[in-house]
Amino acid sequence: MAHRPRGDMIAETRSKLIAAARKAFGAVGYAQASMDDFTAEAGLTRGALYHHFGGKKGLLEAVIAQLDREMSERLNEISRRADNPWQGFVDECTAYIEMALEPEIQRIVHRDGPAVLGDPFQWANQDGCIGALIRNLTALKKAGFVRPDIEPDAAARMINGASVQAALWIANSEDPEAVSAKAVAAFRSMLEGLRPAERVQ
Amino acid sequence: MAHRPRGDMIAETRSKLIAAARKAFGAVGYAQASMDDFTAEAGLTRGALYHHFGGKKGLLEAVIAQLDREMSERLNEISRRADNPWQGFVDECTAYIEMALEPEIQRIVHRDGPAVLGDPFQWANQDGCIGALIRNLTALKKAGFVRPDIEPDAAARMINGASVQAALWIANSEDPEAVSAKAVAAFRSMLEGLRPAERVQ
DNA sequence: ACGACTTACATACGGAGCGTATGTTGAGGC
DNA sequence: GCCTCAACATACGCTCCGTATGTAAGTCGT
Repeated sequence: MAHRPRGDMIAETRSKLIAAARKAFGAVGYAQASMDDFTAEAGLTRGALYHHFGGKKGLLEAVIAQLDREMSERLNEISRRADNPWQGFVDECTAYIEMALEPEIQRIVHRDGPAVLGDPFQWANQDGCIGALIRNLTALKKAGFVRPDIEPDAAARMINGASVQAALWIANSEDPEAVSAKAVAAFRSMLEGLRPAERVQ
Repeated sequence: MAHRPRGDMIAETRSKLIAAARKAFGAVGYAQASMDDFTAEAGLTRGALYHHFGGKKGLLEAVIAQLDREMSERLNEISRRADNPWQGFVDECTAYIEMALEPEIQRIVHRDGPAVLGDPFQWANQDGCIGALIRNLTALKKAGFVRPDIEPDAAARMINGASVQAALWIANSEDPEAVSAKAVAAFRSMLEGLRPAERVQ
């Protein structure tokens, strides 16, 4: 094995640990994931983990940050495609629900994350999903697509909570297709509550 | 110590364990609560816990069931006081948010509960808070206070998710009073999305 | 009323997982 | 070419959990 520059080796070690933890956390959950096991799977030991991330919680934060970045990119791509700002926002929220159906995201970001780290709005990267959500709502409000008495950060919280619940529901149902339709319909109805009453389209 | 009937002794043991666990779970969280510690605090050992509840998760279920019953009673009392059905519903939802500010409820019911047991709509007692929420929405829909295309169970999910997020936000803010006002306002706006468009009052 | 059976716990034991303290090896500055 | 420090690995002790086993008290049939 050729010896490459040191920075590269470190980055590789970190990413290997994050990848192994992400897999384990997503598969069996944070509490059930053994540090000895998934570090060994990455060809390392717990020593490396404690050195780079300070502990299990620190690694969880890193895993969530990675997932959050990936989600943000995907959501940006979706809203970029829309022609109408409001429609783009609705599309983005719908996609957010759909992403929360993926086991890794649901379990790590929406279930174990809040349980272990607390309120997502406190620890989530502000240029991640939640920050983008707030910025979108701010822009929509300025453009008149959202009622002027709505606070973007408050609305972002409601939307986040409702989205996660919708995803949980779909994921645990026996008929995901049918439930998904019902959930998204209800979700869109709630979003309508944010719009000005007189707006037509 | 007078020997009382066996059933009474058992009920007392169970309630002592539930009370001790509730205190510990609420104070330090489910994962950090040591079974040895809080059973000892109840004057018992882990043997009793395993006998009656099958394990730590079983005891958590029992604690949540107790909290859920208490919450349901308080909510029923509130909606009973309202004169307008829709207003009663809004009051109930607002009270639900306020209750979620209490550390025991927030931590045990809304944070550790879902993380350990999964989707609340799967395990929560159907004559508890969630069941009552669905029944209320069904009645409101039948009475025309809610748009006919809204599914009560779907709406209940959205409301539950948004409420928990609102409470999380308030609880973690530096200025709970101000944030509470913003959160409740946003929450009510979202509820408005459930109402028929032409309804005036 | 008295023995057999069962229930309601306590005790004992083994194992897994975690955090820290302590090595060890290799890279990079001077 | 040595010295230092970063990047890990190893070793140890502790806490916690689940189960297997023990025991005393209650309950029931006769």
